[in-house]
Amino acid sequence: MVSRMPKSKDLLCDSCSARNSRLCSVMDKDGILELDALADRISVGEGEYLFREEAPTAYVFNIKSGMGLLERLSSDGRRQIMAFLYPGDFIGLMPDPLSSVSAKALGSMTACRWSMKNMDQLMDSHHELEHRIRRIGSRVLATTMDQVFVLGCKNAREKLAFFLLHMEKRQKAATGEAETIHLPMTRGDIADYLGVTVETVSRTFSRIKKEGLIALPDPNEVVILKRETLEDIAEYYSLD
Amino acid sequence: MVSRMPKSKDLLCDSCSARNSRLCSVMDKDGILELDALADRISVGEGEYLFREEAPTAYVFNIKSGMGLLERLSSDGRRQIMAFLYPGDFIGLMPDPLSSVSAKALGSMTACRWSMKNMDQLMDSHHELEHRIRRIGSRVLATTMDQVFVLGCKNAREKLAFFLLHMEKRQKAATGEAETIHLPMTRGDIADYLGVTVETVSRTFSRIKKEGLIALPDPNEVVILKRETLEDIAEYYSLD
DNA sequence: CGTATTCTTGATTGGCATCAATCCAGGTGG
DNA sequence: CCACCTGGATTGATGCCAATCAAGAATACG
Repeated sequence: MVSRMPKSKDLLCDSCSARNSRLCSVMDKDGILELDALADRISVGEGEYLFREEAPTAYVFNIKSGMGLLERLSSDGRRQIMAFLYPGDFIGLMPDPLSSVSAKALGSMTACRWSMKNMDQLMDSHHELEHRIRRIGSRVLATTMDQVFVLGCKNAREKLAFFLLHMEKRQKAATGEAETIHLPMTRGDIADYLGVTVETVSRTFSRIKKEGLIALPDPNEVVILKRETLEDIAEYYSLD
Repeated sequence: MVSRMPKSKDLLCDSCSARNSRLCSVMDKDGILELDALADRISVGEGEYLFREEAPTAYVFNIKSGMGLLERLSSDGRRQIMAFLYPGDFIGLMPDPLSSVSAKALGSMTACRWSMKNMDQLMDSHHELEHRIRRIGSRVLATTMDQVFVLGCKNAREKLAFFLLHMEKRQKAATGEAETIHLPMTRGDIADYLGVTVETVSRTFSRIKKEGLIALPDPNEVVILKRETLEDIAEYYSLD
């Protein structure tokens, strides 16, 4: 399930594609040396978990490659997906001793892992690290409030429009690609993210495709054709 | 609208009922002296705003007394309430230059206000302050994720059950009172918090009252009669 | 090539929204 | 003091969007 990759004398960080992630980019040469030394490199396969709901919150993670999701399950099987994870995302800092979500890989995924203890010490000696983590938290909160707004106020069509624009922005920020939106998750995942059913997601994709707002070369790839309209529907204003 | 109260040589903090709030309790004598000196005391009346959506995020606030709410409006008049505010709540730290929510008073409300600039400097010289603010943010995020879960997964009855238990816990933490839950907001506010309509809130109150789960001496006061059942419905587990 | 899984589409149902009327408390002015 | 007004809360009647139930189409996989 979880495997550690061997460490070498060289800094693994130097060749890491997440070296410029929100977390790591703040650290200078010396800082990155310490971060690098304390990090475990974790690798999980499709459907496997980085950590699980109810498990002790002993670690924090920075996603190196691949994608994943954060989910919460209810006792009767309902599921809410809190976020989809992109390379560079920093996760795991929670206020309670037990995790309220699981982190699951959508395909093969790698991450750096630090114990809370080590991370606390690092933050003590590198205040710019705590500052950065605070700002990451701020950003995550803002995104989560967007999600609250979408779940509380919007209908299925508006939800999906918002979802597509949101994912496009995230993908662009993480990988630079903006042409077609790649959706490695299932319709069921999208449904559980937006608080609707699989059927509604599928129907709504069909509908906005028929309306000419998107092209759907295959179920997991979306090209936005009428951005303006989509933005109006979603009430989505990217602040570039 | 917004008025400043006169400053005296004495520390206003000493007599402040929020002196033990998450933000202030971390500061020692020296620290509280600086916090005190830099704070503007703000007072707003019922229905007035501490700050508004789209306005520059120039300040942070700590609620001293009274209650309020954080709301986001959509262009066509829909509204989502993000949180209800209790004394001791710290708000305003946002990642974007413009606020994504408004903070509105439910009755007369007072707060301490600091400019972001001052707060940034304070955090620089008092690292325990930034640490504390990071932890507050963590806690707020966890609460917001609970809200996502509720909005995405739960029906009207479950939502209201969750709401009541949540408010009871918040009230107890802020004021100590646990007997009856005081709800200074309208049914419409509750509706916009839970993503349902006024009528549904009203009907659901009536329903769970008829079921004997709560007593409703008047519309703004709730006494929980069958906590177990309510917790089961809400899938709410307080982690005392 | 068969089996499983996901996606899609259709038919029906149901929970909540919508529309509307009434109730009730508090405030105002004659 | 009382008639009137107002805003919030409640309750009833009806309609609609999305959930549910069901089945077929497409795709992946052993």
